[in-house]
Amino acid sequence: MGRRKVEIKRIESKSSRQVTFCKRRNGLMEKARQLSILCESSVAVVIVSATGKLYSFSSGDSMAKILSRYETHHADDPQTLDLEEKTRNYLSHKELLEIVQSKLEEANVDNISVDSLISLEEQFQTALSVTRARKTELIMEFMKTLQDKEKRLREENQVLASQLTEIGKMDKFQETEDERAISPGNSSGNNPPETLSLLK
Amino acid sequence: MGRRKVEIKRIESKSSRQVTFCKRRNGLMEKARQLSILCESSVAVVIVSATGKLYSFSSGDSMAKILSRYETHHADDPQTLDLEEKTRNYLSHKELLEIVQSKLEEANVDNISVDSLISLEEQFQTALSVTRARKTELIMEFMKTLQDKEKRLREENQVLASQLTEIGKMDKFQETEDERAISPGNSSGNNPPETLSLLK
DNA sequence: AACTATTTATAAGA
DNA sequence: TTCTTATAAATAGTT
Repeated sequence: MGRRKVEIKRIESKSSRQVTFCKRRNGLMEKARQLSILCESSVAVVIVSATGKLYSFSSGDSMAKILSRYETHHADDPQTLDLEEKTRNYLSHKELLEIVQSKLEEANVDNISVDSLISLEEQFQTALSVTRARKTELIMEFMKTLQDKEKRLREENQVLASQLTEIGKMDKFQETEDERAISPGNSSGNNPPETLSLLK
Repeated sequence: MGRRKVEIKRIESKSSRQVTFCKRRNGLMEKARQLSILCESSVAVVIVSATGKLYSFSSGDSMAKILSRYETHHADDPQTLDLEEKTRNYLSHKELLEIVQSKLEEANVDNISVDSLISLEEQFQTALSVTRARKTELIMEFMKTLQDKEKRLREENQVLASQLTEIGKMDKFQETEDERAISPGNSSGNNPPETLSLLK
């Protein structure tokens, strides 16, 4: 809808890409507003420009409400998993995401058969299951590592504590006057150090 | 852009509101797709119909990535609030289970309509999502606890080790002949005990 | 779900 | 950027 028809593909000229971005961004948000009002629905739009600038619009309900609604429906692990971990996965799965994206675009074509959609649904279901299983596996592995570490640290602590206790007994036996100078810390005589609360 | 101009206000007729919703919803998503491609940006659209049905579209990056980007920028309290809201739902677990049970029995009746099954499916989907989110939440909480414990044990170990080192120095200074008898363990002279590998 | 008269969005030019 | 305008695209009402 302009002086001439444009193909839907990346606009090469940087300046006209910028201009078009601004115009169409406003257009999209106006359309979102109209849809929301005409059909009493809630609409959220989030746009990230090529340079990373963020634009958003919501109508009907608040942005937060709409997005939380989205995330509740699609909730896997909404926010909790390490953001870093997520990012790492995205990088290594970039190819996978591209495949999924193309599948989704395929699925948006109108005259696709129900049979292919069923097959597509099954494929996604499988992919989802595999991903979820792998996620659980990794989490359990990590927890095991943490618990092992904890065990080793406790044992190590045990050894250190008993060594200190031995020394305490010795000191008592020798009755040296300067025994208080041994440790500037909170170790007192032959009592176990107070820092060992976790060993109980 | 139709036979005549329409004011932007709620369409009264239910049926034409429904038709317009469908047409404009598709229009909006197509516009979003075009903007994304033409200007190499990322666009996310989430629409909630008056009846609560959810429609979403994303292009460029994944929906999750775009939304997480949005939430990072709006770090105020993006998801913290509705998490509490969700938690309130967890309390009535017993009731929920009873409802699920009765729903399942209901679903086994043969001549149930497709519409009710769709609704039932959505309800289960929501229940599943909420449950999964809660699971993840608890796991992450537990991991955090483990990591805190690990940190405290390390610190404790650090203190014990330094105490032993102090004693080691003392022994050397005093030059007592029975210094080897102080500790039956593997502590040797003023070197830190070998069990402290985890501290490195 | 199509059709088509109109309105609306916008590409290019100023 | 902003405005103008010719034209493409979206869609309201109709069938």
